[in-house]
Amino acid sequence: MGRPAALSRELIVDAAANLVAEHGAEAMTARRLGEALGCDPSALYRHYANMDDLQREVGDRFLAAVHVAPRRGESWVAAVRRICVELRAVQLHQPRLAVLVRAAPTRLANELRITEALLRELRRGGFDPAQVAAAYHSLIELTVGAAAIDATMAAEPAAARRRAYREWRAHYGTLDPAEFPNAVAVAGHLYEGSADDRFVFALDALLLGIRVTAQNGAPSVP
Amino acid sequence: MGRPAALSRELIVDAAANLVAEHGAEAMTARRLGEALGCDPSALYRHYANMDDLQREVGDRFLAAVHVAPRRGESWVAAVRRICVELRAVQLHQPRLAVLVRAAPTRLANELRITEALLRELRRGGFDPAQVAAAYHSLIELTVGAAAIDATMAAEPAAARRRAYREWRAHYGTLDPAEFPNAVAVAGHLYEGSADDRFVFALDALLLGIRVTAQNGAPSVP
DNA sequence: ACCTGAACACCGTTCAAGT
DNA sequence: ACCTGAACACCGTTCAAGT
Repeated sequence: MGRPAALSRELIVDAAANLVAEHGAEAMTARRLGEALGCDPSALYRHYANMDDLQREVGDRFLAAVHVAPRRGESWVAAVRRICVELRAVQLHQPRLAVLVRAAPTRLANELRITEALLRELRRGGFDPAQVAAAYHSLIELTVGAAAIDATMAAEPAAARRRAYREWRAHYGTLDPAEFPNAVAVAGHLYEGSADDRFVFALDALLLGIRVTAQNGAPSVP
Repeated sequence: MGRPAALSRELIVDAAANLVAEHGAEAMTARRLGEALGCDPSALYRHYANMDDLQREVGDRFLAAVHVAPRRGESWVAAVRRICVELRAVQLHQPRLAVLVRAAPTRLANELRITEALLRELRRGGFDPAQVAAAYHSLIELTVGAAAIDATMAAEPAAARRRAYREWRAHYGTLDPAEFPNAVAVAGHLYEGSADDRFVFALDALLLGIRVTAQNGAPSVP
């Protein structure tokens, strides 16, 4: 009691998650973590092979915020949609950690929980196993991928974001109409609304496409 | 002649692109670039505000490999599909640079060229301007986002990739069926085929969903 | 005007030495 | 068995000083 407890993976991941929550993911360095834990930075390597290893565990801990329990009366489409939107929200909050969750499935507790829930809802949709897997991969690619793109801007205050979108729109509008007639023509609609709106549009279109594909087979591209 | 030319943005971006092509994007550091150019690393800051600035230009240079010219008899859907597949291929080749292209539109030469071409094809598809913009954003989110997810594995040799996919599949299959019944049920189909196959499935589903949405309006989620 | 050199404030990781 | 301390091999960036 009062004496520093022996180091453990749990103590380390706790301290790391705190550091990330308070100072952002870029604060999660071996040196700062050693300071927070009152130990030498090199002591961490006795519990984790490297910082990436630790970052994966911290990343999975943040995924605990995604709720996957089925809701009464909720269609499978609505459930998939809701889970993807929540997953996106978590990734936008912790952009640097998200990088690691992306490279390969970590197969840690929360990631497995989310995977299982998405597969559960897709199976409820009546797809056969191969279709379920294909749909699952599509949804993850769009959801996690779009979060990767949007994370930088999401870290800015809302006013700065709107200003940036307005600037970009304006810029496309001032391009040479001889070289960029189509960009000039639709400039006023680029980066319209919020990044969340644009994601939900894409998600709904993808879900619709998945449903139609499952019913009619893959469309032939003329 | 023979004497070192004065430094310029062009000389720097040339040397940087060479460094990336030969030693990967992680080799593009101020110190290594200074060595390649025969100047002090700090001299770069007279031509670029910071390394991110330079990386954006190098990134755009790699996008030159994406062909956007319209092909005779090619439908707009086929053209969009082809451009997205080519864009993905470039991003998979230079994963580290892709990070920067993602944060915000660079609006550099090649990015503008690709944007213009995608908007051109979508307009050819008969969408109204707001639909064109929404479809464009969806396609970019999926294409660039999925490339972000897949880039790490794409850097591995094909045999290692297939081994990893097999391992992951096997792992999902050995989960506790009481806790993960759906993961166990579809395990054999997860990470089936190549990442490119999975991307094309998602891309086709998204394109289909976009077409149906434009015809029928957004689907209501029950 | 343009570049150099030194310095600042950091990184991840290894490994012999200590307790 | 577990941790420390020092070291290695790096980063991006700034700024006074040189030519």
